[in-house]
Amino acid sequence: MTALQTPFARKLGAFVALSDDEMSALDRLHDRRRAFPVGRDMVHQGQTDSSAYILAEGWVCSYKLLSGGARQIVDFQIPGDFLGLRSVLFRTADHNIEPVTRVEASEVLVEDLLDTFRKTPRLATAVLWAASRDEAMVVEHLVGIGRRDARERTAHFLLELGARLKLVGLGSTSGYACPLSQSLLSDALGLSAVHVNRVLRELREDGLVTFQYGQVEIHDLDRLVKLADFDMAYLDHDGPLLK
Amino acid sequence: MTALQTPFARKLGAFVALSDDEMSALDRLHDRRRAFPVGRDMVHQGQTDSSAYILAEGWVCSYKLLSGGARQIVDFQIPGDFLGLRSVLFRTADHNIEPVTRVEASEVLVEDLLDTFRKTPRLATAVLWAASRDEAMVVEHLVGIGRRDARERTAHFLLELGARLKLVGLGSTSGYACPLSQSLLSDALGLSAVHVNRVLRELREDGLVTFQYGQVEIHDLDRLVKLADFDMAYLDHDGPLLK
DNA sequence: ACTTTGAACTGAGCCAGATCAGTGTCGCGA
DNA sequence: TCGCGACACTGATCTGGCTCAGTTCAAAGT
Repeated sequence: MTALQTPFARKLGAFVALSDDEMSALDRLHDRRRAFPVGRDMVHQGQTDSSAYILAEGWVCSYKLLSGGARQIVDFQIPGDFLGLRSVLFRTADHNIEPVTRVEASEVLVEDLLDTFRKTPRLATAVLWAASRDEAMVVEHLVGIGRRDARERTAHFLLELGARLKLVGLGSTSGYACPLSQSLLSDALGLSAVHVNRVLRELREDGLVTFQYGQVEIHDLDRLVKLADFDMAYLDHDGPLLK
Repeated sequence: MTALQTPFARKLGAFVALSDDEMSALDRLHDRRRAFPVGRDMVHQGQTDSSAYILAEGWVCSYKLLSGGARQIVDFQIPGDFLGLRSVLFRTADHNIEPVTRVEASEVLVEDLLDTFRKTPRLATAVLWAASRDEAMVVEHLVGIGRRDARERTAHFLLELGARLKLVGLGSTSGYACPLSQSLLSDALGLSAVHVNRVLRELREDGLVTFQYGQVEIHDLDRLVKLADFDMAYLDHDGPLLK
């Protein structure tokens, strides 16, 4: 498979127009592909020798555990996303990464990554851009948890996920396949599983979205967008900034 | 002032050992210094021609506004921090930046920034690192809002701020000067101003911290760290990763 | 065919934190 | 010196979302 075809390369290409050299440097990062079963952490908090990964297949979540046992999912990653960048830049991981489904990912070693940055510096800028995009999502998530109520927050989450999946060709405006359980959802939204269940039922009864049987169906996009105060500007981009 | 002395250069130097060339490239970014009065936004949501800034003096906050009028402060920035990186990489700002005190900052134009990355690529990696550190803080903040109660969250916030200020020489283990009002605090913590006031009183009465008259005094660091479940690993680093 | 398991779902009661409606105090400009 | 706006602070009341204690349902195991 050439870099052009990987979702990761496509993503970076949206920011930096990639040369052949850069493409093949990206390709080389995909050398050591590995598979991970559901539930066993790929990276865990405090681990010092962790690698980064480029996600090819499946979903993972990054989360933090508090001493009291509560957990907060920070983000879900879908194919094309880069995982564990912070863990490698800091040498020690500050969060856990757990596969939500069976996962296929290319392992990227610190040295290889820094080496790639040295030889093809524009890729460093591109990765910086991708990291900023991830940060924008975390920020949006933060705002949601801080200031949106459970309905708005849930609606926003489902819309954001849909938009992201659509960008990598895994969903449409009317719905998408979603392997998340309600309790996973609750850990992401900062709610109890019980309350997530009620909110999902309300949204369904109001004819807005259905989240059932591993499938999300958006029935009334406009009202949902309005309810969630959703603005996908932070996911969008209009052509490479670096020619 | 040479790059060696700016807090920003010191911060980047902690990750990438900087050469003279890189130092002077950093220096050049400090050319256009500007001052900003309290309260008038330096950058606002949706703005398309915004610059980035390196903060030299004073405090700012980055926040988002929701349609309902609620606001969520995502982070405060202190001297040495880089502001508005996302706004320039995305061409359009997804958040507001407002001075909390009078501010002095160096304006960094997109072209100059990308140019600097091109000529001194290791600086791109260093900025990527700094951005990751900021993201780590946002993540910690997200976890706090999602899963910590008001007391823990407040305690954690005050400790994190203290640790950051200490790193740039503006505070000690026993306290620091803090120009934030309780209502600013409430917008950051996702609480009401009324409740922040009560929580601060409780923490004071329990002999943990005092937040009063623009001054934070830490009376019992150990108990505070325990209450907040605070682990400053995500702010720390032990020497340059890139020699 | 039966049990086990796990996720989805429900109702009742409770509490952390919001909202409302104030009072007190300082600093500042007219 | 008066008046006004910011900010800190308080008590009373309300409520969103949590916890507890279940039930239902479907899939997998024996």
